Amino acid sequence: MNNIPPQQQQQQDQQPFFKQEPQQESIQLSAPQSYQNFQPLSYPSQQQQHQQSNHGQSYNSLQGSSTGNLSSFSAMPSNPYNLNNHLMGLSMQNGSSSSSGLGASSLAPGHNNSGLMSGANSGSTTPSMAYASAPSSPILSNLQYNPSGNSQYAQSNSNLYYQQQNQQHPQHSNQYSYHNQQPQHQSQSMSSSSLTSSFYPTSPPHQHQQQPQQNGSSTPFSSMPSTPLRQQHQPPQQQQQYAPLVPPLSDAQYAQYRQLLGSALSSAASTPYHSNQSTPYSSMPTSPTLEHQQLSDPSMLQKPKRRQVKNACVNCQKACKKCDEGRPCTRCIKYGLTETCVDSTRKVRKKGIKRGPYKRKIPPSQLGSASASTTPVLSHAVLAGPSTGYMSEPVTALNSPTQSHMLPFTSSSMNFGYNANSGSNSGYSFQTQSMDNNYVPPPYTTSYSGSSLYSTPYGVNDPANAGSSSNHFP
DNA sequence: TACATCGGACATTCAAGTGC
DNA sequence: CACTTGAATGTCCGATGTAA
Repeated sequence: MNNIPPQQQQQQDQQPFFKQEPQQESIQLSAPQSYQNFQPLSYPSQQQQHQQSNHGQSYNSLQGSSTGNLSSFSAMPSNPYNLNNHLMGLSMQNGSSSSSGLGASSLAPGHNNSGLMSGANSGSTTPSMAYASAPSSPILSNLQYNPSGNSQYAQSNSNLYYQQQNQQHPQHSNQYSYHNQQPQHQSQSMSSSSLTSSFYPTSPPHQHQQQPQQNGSSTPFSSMPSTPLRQQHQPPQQQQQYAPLVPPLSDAQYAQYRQLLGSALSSAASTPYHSNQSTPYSSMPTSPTLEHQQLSDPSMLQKPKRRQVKNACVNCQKACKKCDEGRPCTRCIKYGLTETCVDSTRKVRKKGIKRGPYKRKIPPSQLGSASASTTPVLSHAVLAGPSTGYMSEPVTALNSPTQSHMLPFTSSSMNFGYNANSGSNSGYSFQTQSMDNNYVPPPYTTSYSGSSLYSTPYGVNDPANAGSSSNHFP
């Protein structure tokens, strides 16, 4: 995955993601020659300005690393001139915009592996992978953290191209900072809610300090970078401080960009995520020939996965607020509930519940013969159409006017890409069988409950009555 | 503006089911 | 018996309401 020595890797895994590296640790990236030749105007001064701010957040110096888990950064296209790169300007924010969004637990002391690879995914074989890949592209050095808290994950298009820099949310600072307990890091408290990164194709990589041990712990996806695409959209200050590495788009180019962007957005809304892309945040095609594929790849627009503690304290549980693994947790400390901050008790799962037959994947060895339709199952898959992957119903059901295969997605879920291993029933779980057709479903009944569609395996209670969120669509 | 409340989206767990 | 599946269960986002 990366080239760091194991010891160094371990160290970085134990470091908080937002650690600010001492400046002497900065190293030069091996940037493309075109970058190396580039001379910035006055980037360092801006960087210094941020480092001196009261709220810290000097993440403008936080660079994409060749070592860390900044998978969202690793997704950066390597070609800054590629128009598609600007899609990364789709500003994605951490799923939590609240003050707890950063996940205090990820910054809490004593939590090794805090953040991405820690905690709840420990028993899983794959989910964390999506966030664990190590970026290697020199272009990553273009990455900067922007402390602006303005961006929302689902920004309107009008906000995609320009994100005002250097804005901060003063009221949220410090509340979840653990920097006091981590003196080895330069103390730059941060507001979790106001943390946003930006991707500046206009800033020269070699002028930025690199984070040699970037720990992708808490929220590398909390912020998909936003891109000041057009020069006229940038604040004057920034125009002075950054020389354009990427030439301003012409009107025609901009129009094309908007068109392509619209295509990407609509694709994201309607296209199931490609199941084979197990690391949606880590692998971004860089070839120009893949431009359209990039644009239509919803993975680039994905909302970051929410992480949660294994066991919230009773106070946070009651308040339905984010907890951390510290006891007392950060929230209880904040509200003076330290004495009552104890782990909540969990129910013991009921046993002996009969479950219906499961959908099974077709082994890869049998995929080759799938087109031959040698089995009824496979021919059903063909009949049901390539978009489902799952066989919707028995053949006898295909003629039914109420069949789910009349709908774009007939089966229980479509996974947007993460959690590829779990068969998760999470809300994003639009599964990806439509791309690999690996699943062979059992016979299904299809029913509607209200506005939701349920595809229920025989022998399984109707999920509409089960109180479960699985197997239904919004 | 801060905080409380809470519906429901999202994440995780783990027993049942499956197949070698 | 390892692996998969998916319902049960838990977490907590974010909208809304209320009080100061």
